[in-house]
Amino acid sequence: MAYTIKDVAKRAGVGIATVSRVLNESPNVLPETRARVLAVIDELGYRPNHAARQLVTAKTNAIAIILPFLTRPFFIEVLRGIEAVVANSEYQLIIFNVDSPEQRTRYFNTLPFLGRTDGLLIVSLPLAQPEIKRLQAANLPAVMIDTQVANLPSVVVDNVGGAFKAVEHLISQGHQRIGFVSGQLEPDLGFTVNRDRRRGYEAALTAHHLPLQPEYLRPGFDRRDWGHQAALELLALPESPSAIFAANDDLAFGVIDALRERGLKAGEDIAVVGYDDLEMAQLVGLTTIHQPMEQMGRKGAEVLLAALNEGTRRPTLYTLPVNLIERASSSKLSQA
Amino acid sequence: MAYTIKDVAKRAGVGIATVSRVLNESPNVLPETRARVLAVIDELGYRPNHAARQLVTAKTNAIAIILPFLTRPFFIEVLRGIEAVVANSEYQLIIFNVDSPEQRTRYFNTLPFLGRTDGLLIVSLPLAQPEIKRLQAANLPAVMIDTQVANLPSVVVDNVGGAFKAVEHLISQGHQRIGFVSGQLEPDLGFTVNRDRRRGYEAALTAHHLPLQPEYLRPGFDRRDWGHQAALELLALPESPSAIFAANDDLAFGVIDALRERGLKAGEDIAVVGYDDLEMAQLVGLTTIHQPMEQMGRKGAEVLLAALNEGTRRPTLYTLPVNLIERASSSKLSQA
DNA sequence: AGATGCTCTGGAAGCGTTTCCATGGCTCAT
DNA sequence: ATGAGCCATGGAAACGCTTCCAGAGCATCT
Repeated sequence: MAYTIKDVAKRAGVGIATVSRVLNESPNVLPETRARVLAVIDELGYRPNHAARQLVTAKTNAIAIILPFLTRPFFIEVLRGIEAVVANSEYQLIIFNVDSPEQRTRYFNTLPFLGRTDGLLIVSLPLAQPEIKRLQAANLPAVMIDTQVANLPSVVVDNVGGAFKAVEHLISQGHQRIGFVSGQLEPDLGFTVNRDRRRGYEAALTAHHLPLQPEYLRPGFDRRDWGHQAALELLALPESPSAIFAANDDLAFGVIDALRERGLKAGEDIAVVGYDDLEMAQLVGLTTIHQPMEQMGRKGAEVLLAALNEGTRRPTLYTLPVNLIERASSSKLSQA
Repeated sequence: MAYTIKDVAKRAGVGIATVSRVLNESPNVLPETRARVLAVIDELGYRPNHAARQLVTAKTNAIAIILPFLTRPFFIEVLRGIEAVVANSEYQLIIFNVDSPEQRTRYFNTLPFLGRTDGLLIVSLPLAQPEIKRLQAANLPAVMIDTQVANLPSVVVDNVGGAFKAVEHLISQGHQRIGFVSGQLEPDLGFTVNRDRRRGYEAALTAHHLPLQPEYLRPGFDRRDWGHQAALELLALPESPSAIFAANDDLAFGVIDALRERGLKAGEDIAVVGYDDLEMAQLVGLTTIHQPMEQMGRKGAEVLLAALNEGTRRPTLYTLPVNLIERASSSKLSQA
């Protein structure tokens, strides 16, 4: 059996309350008493029992991260950012994976983390209002990462600004006719990426006094083959665009495929810019928008820790900037 | 304040011991009593307090996973496998990241997870004997994944067998002169992959009565540029190999680069087989050995859970099979 | 000198469970 | 009928800690 606070107290010739005070860095302990107690603690290799501490303080010293585990590197990067921050705190990190929508519903109905964590970090999962209510009723601070939810602090990425940068880059390369390929603008799950990125696209055109051409807009599906299809449609237009901005890299890959089919090369005949900066983007030489994934994790964790320590729990929205990675697919055209 | 077992007892008109018995599915409770208690639990939305339970049972119901967080998808896949198994148990998963060797040392010296977990899952980190001793002294069951450690159950992948498969595949394609490019055979950290894979390479040659040519062996470094360099050396031999087996995909990419430089194409002029099945391997069309990463996680978690539940703690070695993914880089040669 | 207030300390209560032990009612064999 | 044995149940102890409360020692002020 491991040593308890009583063993330490007896051996140090003090009361258990004093040992506890030393452990909790209470100021009212005589320096020599403190030293003696610390010496005994060290000598015995005593470690306070966690459960007992939790029981009386009603603090778990743990925070949970709930995320969908898609194959995407995105989540690992976010997770890494979170871990880096949490590792330097007194908290430990409990991980919950939510893969299916049913699982998600079950999780937020039963709240299995209740009483096991002091706070929640929810990644990429949009929450419905009743679910938020339940969290707040349980008095469980939560921070959203990569989704925005009213009433809760959220860390998101500037999708509008990113798209703006992408399109502005194309304009600076001399392009005037720029197509936009994206997924659904109003998808079931309430994700707003496609809409936001289109907003950025439009803002950039407007800022540079270029017309918005409805026939250049190709909302469809979040799948590579739609990128392919949409690109073919754009190419078939009487006045086809000289550049294409795809709302994500996967769509962009579809676009590049389609170009190749038509004997065109991205970056030489038509400029292409994507969004996400997947690993493959570098291989293919795709100009794209890189998201600060790790930083999102860090920021989210920091906000949660602040809320836990200082009790600050204002539902602030943190929007992180993104940056353009310039590669071959958007090099300057000879005949822009 | 949340309800306690006393509230439930009072409201159900029973003693707290009976409520506890219902909670813990003790057989000695009258069905109608049980039903009454359950009804009250449901009505109040009562949840047992974790800390109190832990305190008296001395069980944390948590297991920790300790892993280096390299950028490799490998760890995510392993993590996913672990999570899948643990999610279906009563345990929760605590995650500890160990990036640097110093961090590693610190972790295994201070054992910060002590008293916070019932068991440990250690991924890819070779442990020194004193560290193992300390774990066992703390009576903390541990399972190693992707490293083998004496005295502890270990889940590893069959590196010898995988290399055997890779080389046998090349032989079946008609190759007789097969080069082997690898990293250090005796690296500082004690990893044995390179040595094991070379063993498989030799075994396959011997099994098919092919000679072991010392000049075909190119141990060096675990870096892509070494693959490049080694391939050039092999090509410069008077009787250069018609196929190259690289001990990992990254080395194989270096090999392919070198071939291209010499105007040769992998799969047409020289066959190349890698090991790992990185995402890029598919893109490049590299024949390679795929490791069951998620399954390693699953198996490791299962072994640990079994040890926790049944007390079985024999230091068994579990070796998972690997399989060959055939792609263009090893298609049959016209003039083998 | 006595009252006052501060600092340091120890005892004990209490956190919410599980589990040991005792009790009372029953059944069953004698 | 009566004692033995079993089953369902409740009370109380115990888990190891934090913290309230009270007390002892001492300096300071009136």
